[in-house]
Amino acid sequence: MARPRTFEEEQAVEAAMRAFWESGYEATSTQDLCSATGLGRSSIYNAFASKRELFEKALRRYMEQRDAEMAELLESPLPIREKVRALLWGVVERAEGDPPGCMVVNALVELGPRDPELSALARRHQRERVAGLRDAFAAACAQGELAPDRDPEALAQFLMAAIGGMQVTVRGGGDRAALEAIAATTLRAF
Amino acid sequence: MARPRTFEEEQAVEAAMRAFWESGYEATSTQDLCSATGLGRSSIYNAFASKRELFEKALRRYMEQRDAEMAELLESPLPIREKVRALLWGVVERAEGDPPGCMVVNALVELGPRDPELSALARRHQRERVAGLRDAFAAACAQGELAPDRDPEALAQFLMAAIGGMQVTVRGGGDRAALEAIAATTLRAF
DNA sequence: CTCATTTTGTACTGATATATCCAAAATGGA
DNA sequence: TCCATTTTGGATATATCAGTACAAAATGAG
Repeated sequence: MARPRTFEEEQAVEAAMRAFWESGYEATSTQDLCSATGLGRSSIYNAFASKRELFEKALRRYMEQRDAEMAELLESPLPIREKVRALLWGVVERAEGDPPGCMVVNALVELGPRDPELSALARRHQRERVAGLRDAFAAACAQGELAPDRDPEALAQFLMAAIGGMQVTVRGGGDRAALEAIAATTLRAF
Repeated sequence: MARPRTFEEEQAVEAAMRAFWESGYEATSTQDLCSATGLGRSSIYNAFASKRELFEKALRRYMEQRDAEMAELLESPLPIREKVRALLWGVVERAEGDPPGCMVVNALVELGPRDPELSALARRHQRERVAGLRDAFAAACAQGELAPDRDPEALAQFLMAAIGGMQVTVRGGGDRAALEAIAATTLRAF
């Protein structure tokens, strides 16, 4: 029928995701994307409409991966405090090979004031994470794992902010001791 | 002796600071800097060696302003908890006219992995802020305003992370209610 | 007034940005 | 085998990037 593709779109998006995650939107050139994916310009522009659309696909992929991780954790039978601990320690002990920081945080910071569409996408993701945490905290309150006077929504927003702050520290090359201290102090709130 | 300048360097750095604060390093073009400062390219390049050096001066100016604000607050006779509250509420009720977020957080996120010198500058500033807070918390422990078993350094790092996370939320256009919830929950740790 | 010196505006340079054009290559179906 | 169709590589288009060259303008000293 037609000439077949020599690459998997998923792999290309994964490679682009890591490039954008590492360097941000502006500082990642289309040439960088060619190098990262191993594809030629034509193949990239044939598969994706533009750099911006590829970034959006990459960001969505990143968010899906993080969502899957968090869903698995929250569905586990661990006590709520252990779930919170696991989230915080996931930032302290980041997977090696991963770029520093969080791509959603990076996108919010870089594109917040100048790309309403992409920043709305990132913001929506953050809100969904807050909602997931809120439900977990509400359940924990009901089961007596958390004091019933705690506000689950506020706790969820607080935890997301603390994790975001830790991701900024990671991005800036902060040392592990500082991250551990932040994680431990945050955990005290639960 | 020679033709005099028609502008104040301080004002130019202030204007450049706000442009970089709003849009970041990469996304602020030299043309943007001309528009923001009201100067021509020659004047800018005559007064500053390069875009990067101007950014550094702008970042230093930003940090000095924030340092002055925090020093004034920490030197005040307020109870420690009120000092913490003021810091948190300064993020919730940001000065109108200011770009969203914190320029130091923005710089750490954008330049962390790819400009070691500038990110070291920003990181050093964060550490100095942590040190100032740590001393204030240590004094508060000694005076009985905080339980003596609290670790002042950890509390300081925790507060900086929480504020950093709030700045990310602000940058992404987060709503005020969320910020208030984060601030209130963070304050509970003190 | 004249000169040395610095600032300023305009035009420009070379590099690089994103994106496209177009023809050759590669496939399955007729 | 030949054709319709899609992918691919290389060249190219167009705009913008940071930074510079240069001469006119503006000053105080002599």
